[in-house]
Amino acid sequence: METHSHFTERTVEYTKLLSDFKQLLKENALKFTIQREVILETLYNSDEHLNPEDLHKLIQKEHPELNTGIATVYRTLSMLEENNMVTSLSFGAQGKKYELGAKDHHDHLICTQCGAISEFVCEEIEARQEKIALDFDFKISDHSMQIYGICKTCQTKNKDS
Amino acid sequence: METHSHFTERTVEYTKLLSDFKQLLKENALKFTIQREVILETLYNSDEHLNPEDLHKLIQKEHPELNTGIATVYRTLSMLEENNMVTSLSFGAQGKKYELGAKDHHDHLICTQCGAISEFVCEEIEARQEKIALDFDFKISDHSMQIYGICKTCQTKNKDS
DNA sequence: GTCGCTGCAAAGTCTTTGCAGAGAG
DNA sequence: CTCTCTGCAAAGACTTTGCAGCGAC
Repeated sequence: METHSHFTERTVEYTKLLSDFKQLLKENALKFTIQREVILETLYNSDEHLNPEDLHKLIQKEHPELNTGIATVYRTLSMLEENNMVTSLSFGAQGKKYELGAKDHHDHLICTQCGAISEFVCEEIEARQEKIALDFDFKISDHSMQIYGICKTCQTKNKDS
Repeated sequence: METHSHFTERTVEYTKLLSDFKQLLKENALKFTIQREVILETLYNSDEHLNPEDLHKLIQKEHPELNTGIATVYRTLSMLEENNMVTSLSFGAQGKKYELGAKDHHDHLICTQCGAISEFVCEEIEARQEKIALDFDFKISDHSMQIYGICKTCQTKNKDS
């Protein structure tokens, strides 16, 4: 018999995230529901950048008993994005993808052939951005940077064919 | 009486762009049509980053006699993007916007309050990106960077109110 | 003349919304 | 209990596609 909650293992990091989430809900008079928790958890456990449809499929697969609707996924993602808990990326024809904002800041290398996304951090670029904003008297709240091109794997694949 | 073609003034830069475009069409056995020319010209003359709908409206306004269909705008933008003559950018909820790739590379400062977009160029950041791509064995085709925040004008406005 | 291009409207996608019942606080 | 949240299905927004006639070459 299941003696734990539906989640058996939680890292300290996830526990922190969850408590931030609950705090956020409380502040906005929103309710804590299993669907919302599962969406947060699934985003947390995924290394991928997920679009709403993939996220929904994943949730259906992992928690079929909840029969979570895609509308709830969209609604929750919007709510999380508004509250800066997730960030959306959109590029090319591939539509919008989401990632948890709680992770350290990083930028993205996006393969235009296979859609793979790699992450990188560059302090130098971050610093430069601060300086540019200063020059423009611009008060930064956020930024994103994407480098598009062909990833190593696809380059190899292209050579072979 | 109109003695010129439908366009009365052309910069050397535009003439070059147009001839590149014709070259591209020829190479791909595509036809040079007034609609395609007008789309290219409108993109060239616009300082804004246009989405397909805005671009279509602008064309309807400037060249109503052509009665250009939105489908043609979409088809031409896709064709231009495939051939790297235009680049599409997605800014948050604002959807996909297009700009001519022929212009010098630049990045964007976006005011989340008033929507204003400023452009900047930073050689240092460009150089860093090259280096990062090298580290990842990634073949860059393009990149985009956006800094989000509050512009000078809006900061002042906020203080006043 | 041929064959690609265009406008139109219909069909697809993706996302949002209205509603009635379920469920958190 | 109240009032939000949810799933469903319908509606909306945005983009693509099939087609018949038009037009570049």
